[in-house]
Amino acid sequence: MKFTKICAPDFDLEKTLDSGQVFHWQRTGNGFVGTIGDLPVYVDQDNDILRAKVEGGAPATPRTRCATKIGSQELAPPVVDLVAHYFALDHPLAEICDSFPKDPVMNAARDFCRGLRIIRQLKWECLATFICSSMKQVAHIRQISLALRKRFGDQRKIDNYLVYAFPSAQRVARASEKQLRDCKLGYRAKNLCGTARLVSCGQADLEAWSALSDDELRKQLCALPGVGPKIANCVMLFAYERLRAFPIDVWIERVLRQQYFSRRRKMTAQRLREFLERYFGKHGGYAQQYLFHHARVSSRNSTARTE
DNA sequence: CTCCAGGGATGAT
DNA sequence: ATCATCCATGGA
Repeated sequence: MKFTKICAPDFDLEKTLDSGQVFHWQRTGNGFVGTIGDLPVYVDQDNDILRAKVEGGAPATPRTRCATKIGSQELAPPVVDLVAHYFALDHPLAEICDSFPKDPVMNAARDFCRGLRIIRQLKWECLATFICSSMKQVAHIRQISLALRKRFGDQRKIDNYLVYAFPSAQRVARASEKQLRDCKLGYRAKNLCGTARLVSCGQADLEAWSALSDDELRKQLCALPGVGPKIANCVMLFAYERLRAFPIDVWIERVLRQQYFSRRRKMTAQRLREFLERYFGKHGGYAQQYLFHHARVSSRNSTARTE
């Protein structure tokens, strides 16, 4: 199979896939292998050109199998549309970055993260993965994601690599708590199973929630077991394209308190949220992701490590 | 060995 | 409304 070439200016594939927003892409020499929905994908980058291969995703595929969930059409979309949509190549990145506040901390993060995009993840996959993320390092979230995929997901092949689709809510709901704990979920197993049941029975209609306002969507997400404000904001940002949503984790809180409030003794969570909303504005989620990635990689480099 | 990680649920002030 | 504690697991 030959590559599909996609023009992708102002995009950094490696930064995007290694910034802690998505956890299942695996490096292979020059590029990455993973899945978009149920489809196995290889992708690499040469300057402004993205080269992609999608097994079973060619437009000429007869209409029997591998219909993707993107847009819920029966026919698989052309590779270029699938990949460009997933990586959000249509986001006006220059405009987004220009909307960030102009302070030294944000300037450094914006410069460091050039080309990093907030991708469009599938809703259930994103929600389930972030339920597994609480009090876990990125490396371990990757392990959990892979374990769940290998244990319950459909196996696919791309070149000579094996990749695994993320299991459906129905499949996870059928799993026992012990099976989930075997995937190293710990106390998160019960939350994942509980949410999977609500999604699979239709009581939580993730697709229909796209029509809700930010506040209503956050409220619905927070009603799910294992989902609080932080994970709800992650899902809103990474799967519902709510670019204003600003997840506050230990990294971001550290950055904010040290860089923006080093003077102030008392900064309640309530006042912090008000500040974020006003200061970072309508693309606050992008700003947050840039601050997060910059802080994390800086820390990684300062603790001199050899791979 | 200890410390900590893209937190949330619960119960006590 | 804010705060303390517990929840499993593995990388550093």
